[in-house]
Amino acid sequence: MQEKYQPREIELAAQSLWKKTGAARAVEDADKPKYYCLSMFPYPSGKFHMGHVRNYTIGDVLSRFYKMRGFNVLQPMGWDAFGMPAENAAIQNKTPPAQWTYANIAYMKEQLDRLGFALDWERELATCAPEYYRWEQWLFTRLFEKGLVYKRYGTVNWDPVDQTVLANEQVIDGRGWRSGALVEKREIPMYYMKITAYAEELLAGLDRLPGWPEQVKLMQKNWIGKSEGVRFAFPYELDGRAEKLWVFTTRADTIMGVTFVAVAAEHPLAARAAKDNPGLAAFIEECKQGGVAEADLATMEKKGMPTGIFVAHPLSGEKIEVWVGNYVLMGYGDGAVMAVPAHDERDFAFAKKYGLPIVQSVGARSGGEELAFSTDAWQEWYASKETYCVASGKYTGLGYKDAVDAIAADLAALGLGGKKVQFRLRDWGISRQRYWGCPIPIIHCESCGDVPVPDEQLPVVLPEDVTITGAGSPLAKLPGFYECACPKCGGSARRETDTMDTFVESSWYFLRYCCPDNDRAMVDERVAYWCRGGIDQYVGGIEHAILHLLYSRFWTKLMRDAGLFGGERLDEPFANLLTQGMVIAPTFYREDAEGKKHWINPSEVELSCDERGRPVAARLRADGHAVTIGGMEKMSKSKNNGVDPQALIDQYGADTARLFIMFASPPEQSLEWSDAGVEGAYRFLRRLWRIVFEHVSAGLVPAFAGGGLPAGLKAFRRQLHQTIGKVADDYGRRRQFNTAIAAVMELLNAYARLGDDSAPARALRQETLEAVVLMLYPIVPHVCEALYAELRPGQAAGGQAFPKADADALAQDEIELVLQVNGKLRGSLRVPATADKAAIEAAALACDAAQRQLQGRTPRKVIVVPGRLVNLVV
RNA sequence: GCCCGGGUGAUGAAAUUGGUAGACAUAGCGGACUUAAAAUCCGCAGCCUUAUGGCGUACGGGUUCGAUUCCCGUCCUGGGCACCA
Repeated sequence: MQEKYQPREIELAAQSLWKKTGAARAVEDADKPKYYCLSMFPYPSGKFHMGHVRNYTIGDVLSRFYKMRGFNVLQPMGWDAFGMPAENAAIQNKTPPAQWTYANIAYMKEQLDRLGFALDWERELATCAPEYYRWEQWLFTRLFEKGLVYKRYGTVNWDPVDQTVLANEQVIDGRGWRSGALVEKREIPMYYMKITAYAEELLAGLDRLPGWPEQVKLMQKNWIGKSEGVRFAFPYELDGRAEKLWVFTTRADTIMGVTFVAVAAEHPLAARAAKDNPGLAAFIEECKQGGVAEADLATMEKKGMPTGIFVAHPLSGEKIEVWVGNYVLMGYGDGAVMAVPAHDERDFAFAKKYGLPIVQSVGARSGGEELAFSTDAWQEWYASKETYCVASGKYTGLGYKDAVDAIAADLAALGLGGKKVQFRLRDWGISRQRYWGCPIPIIHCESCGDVPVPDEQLPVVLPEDVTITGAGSPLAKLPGFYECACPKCGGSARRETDTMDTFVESSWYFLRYCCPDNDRAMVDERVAYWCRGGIDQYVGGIEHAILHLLYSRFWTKLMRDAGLFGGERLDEPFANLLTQGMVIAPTFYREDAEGKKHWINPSEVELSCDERGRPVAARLRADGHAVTIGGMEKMSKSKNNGVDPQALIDQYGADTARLFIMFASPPEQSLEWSDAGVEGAYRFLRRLWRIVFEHVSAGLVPAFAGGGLPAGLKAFRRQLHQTIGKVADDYGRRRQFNTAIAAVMELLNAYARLGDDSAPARALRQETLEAVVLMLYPIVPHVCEALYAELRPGQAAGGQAFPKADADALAQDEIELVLQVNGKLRGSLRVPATADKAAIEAAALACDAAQRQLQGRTPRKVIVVPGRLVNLVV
């Protein structure tokens, strides 16, 4: 055996061994329980960062652990290959997006292999390959025919200078990131997927996902946002016609307090009113300024303008003025809201600002007390719904529920509405006016309308040799792409040039891993094998808690309802979900003359910190001049704050990188990146190597297999088996790898103190080292593969069963309890392990520490927690 | 603005169901080995105080025999907000 730990050598050797034996290949086997371990596939941005290393190491640890537990493990990997960065790179480097993407994939695949992940590369897929996206085009056409895909107008960010649609990320402080022009909202036709048709099931399904974090389920629940309320109309007359203005409210009990109605700037009523009101038209125009991101809309100043149109209160008949409000969202409900300044904070502020009427309170809380607006107590009371109506005509005196029932019934009788369940969830707009995405398989024909591309013409292949300029949609400039014949009438037609949202590709890739080679169907019976009961473990960043995970749940249901899973009932794709905390790092930037930010990687920056270690100034190493510190954020390409693991791997090896990132913190916690401590991880592996080397050099012996031991060795062996139990529990149940590593470190510290060379001690050392190497194998597989081959020549670590704790070794005669007086630590006592509560209490009262503390007093109460402590209350 | 998290020594963290706060590491200090350095090994280490003891898990309050853990409020901080992925 080599005396020195040589990570590079042993890692390459282990990797080529695994490659040769096909250790990571997954083959369907009905006789074995399966374990499908899925990690979120990366966008091939060019390089990995520490967040990826963390994500994929967690997945690899679980995959290897379950394999040792006897499961048939599938751990696949692929590439979320469509997306905006490829187009940006194309503009910058004058390289076609496809070429850039494939080059990145090739490099990143090598990086993954260098980290030693047990991935089944035979199942690799890239979403930009026609063999992949043809199937989502195929399903799209089915959904279109079923009405689950439909076309309507939607709002986008429009850059008037570049004449192009911008993503929210490309709008910075209301301006286009490239042109610097003020961004406007623009209505364009888009295709939508009817996710709202599944809102109820997506919500109810959350309760059947015990393997998901509560936090994620709660976020999805709030996102879907089911609310029960009343949808009703304000009747009015316009241009000689009777019309209705519809609104939705969860507070119909306050309907008698309505003093105005607010509509969105895009509302038809606003447009009608603006026709003969230039001031209003200008205001609506002003509302078009700025982007569509909700965070911006929700934080901007609330503004409004009257339309001059009046509607009738549906119950009182009172005249109510309609206002246009910039805070009313056209995409939610009917794009109009009733306003009750007496009871809604936002309505109150709006009414104050514009001098609108505010009626007296129409509600009071149980007990009769009416409260002033805008106090904390008032807000709490309003939210509680434990209220009854006052000054509300015939509804006065009714509680919240009775009032809503009565009002809804009266509205229904008038034909002006009734109860309605409303969801916050909106249909999913999937059209993108971009090039590097999956073409939407629709043909527009003047006589036949929108015609789905027939199966035999699929896939609609995205041309790969194009020039990207950043202005307009490249496909719309390629007649060779869009000129086509109508599949129905054969007349000349125009192919859709929008592509799909890249979330579509990532909504079903995990199913395609089961059968990536099938060129006749989207999925096949292998899905039933690998996905039965759901994918056993999904690992990925918490930032995907809502969108990706909700869309994937939705698509799985769409595929189920298209009958694609045969007899298999697959309602939910992911049985167990581990949401990894973000690895965050500081961001640095410089602004150019036009105010555009240029992000600088942390590795190029020299930091000066205050005495608390917080950064106070930063300089660019290249020129020594200051850069601006932009705060901590998740590692990303757009903020250029990713830390490339390559330097770490080159210097210390993959095992050290894996050990370090797993030891740094529990997986669900977010982690501020720092490489302080990498040295310690490397030191531990060197120490492990040396300990095994010393043992092996003294000669191998059979592992201890039971029998009598002297007290010291017996205590050590108990620690060994406690550690085995703990590590298995940390991997399998708690998914907390840092404490598993700490427990093994403690065990090795105790091992080093053994100082006993008797025959039983040597057998115990053999038993310990074999167990330690197998316990660490999932985290640091290369070094453990090498060490195990020394401890058990001819055996491969990965093929072994995970060690089992020996119950006999765990048995204890005596245990130590803590003695507390009034909840404060005052001493300890030893009692037989079998002692009952009464015996423990007697022993506690009799012990020296208790006698000293009590000084003759009798405790008022004695609390005994078996196995833990005794608390004397005096 | 709205939804969901987090805050414990100089640092990363541990405390698994309300039961010994700071395990295991990093950085630091001291010692051993060495001509020396590196490597390695051993020891010290929350704060205050004097042995006793007191204080201490962002801050303020509450529940409990007992709170890092549960409840209320405040501050700071991370993620998401539908076209970053």
